[in-house]
Amino acid sequence: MGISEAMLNQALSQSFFQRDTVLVARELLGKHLVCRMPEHAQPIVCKIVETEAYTQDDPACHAYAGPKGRGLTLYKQPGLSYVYFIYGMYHCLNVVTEPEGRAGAVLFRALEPVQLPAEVTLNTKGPGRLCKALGITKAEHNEILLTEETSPLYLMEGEPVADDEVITTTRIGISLAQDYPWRFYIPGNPWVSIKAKPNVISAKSKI
DNA sequence: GTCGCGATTTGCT
DNA sequence: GCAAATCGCGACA
Repeated sequence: MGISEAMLNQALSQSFFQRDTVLVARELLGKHLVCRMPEHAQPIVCKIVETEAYTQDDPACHAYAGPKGRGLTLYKQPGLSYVYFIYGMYHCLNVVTEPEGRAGAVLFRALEPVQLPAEVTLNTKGPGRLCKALGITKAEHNEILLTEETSPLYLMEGEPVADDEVITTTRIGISLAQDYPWRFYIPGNPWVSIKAKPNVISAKSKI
């Protein structure tokens, strides 16, 4: 089962992102990320299997200090990408949420490749690895609209994920606001990053 | 399997 | 100057 052209031409609208950040993070699970890479004729399609939410009032959020510096991007229009460079070697991909003027973002932590060119393999398990695999950089992919099919990177509908099929835990790799239950993932999916032992807040799924 | 550590740049103090 | 929304590797169990 491939991804049809009709599906590829239906990017998620700005209104999807112009909502509560935690809700958007949860609802992005199962959605598809489309990536047009210069070296491949066919677009690469990946399913989102793990996300984290970051909000304006969240000490761990880059926008916590206010609309200045790199956090300024998070106050801009919903649906915009936010790519930052970390640990001297990795990029992380986010999408801006909430109405313009209020900050919020969802970090993409893991993807499952669902449509790849032949003989291509990607390691999209982890926020740094997925950016490396898809060639996402701050220079080329920061502050681009993920709501436009013409973008090198955009979001579209995917496979619905029921509320009771989602695991909620604390976030990975941060020292501030460690107790916020704002990480979401699809249980049992082999592409979910494991690392550390997050505090599982809810796991209604029948594994 | 888990644990600890170092790499290497950016941006804010 | 230093901590960071990470990862790969080697040691050990």
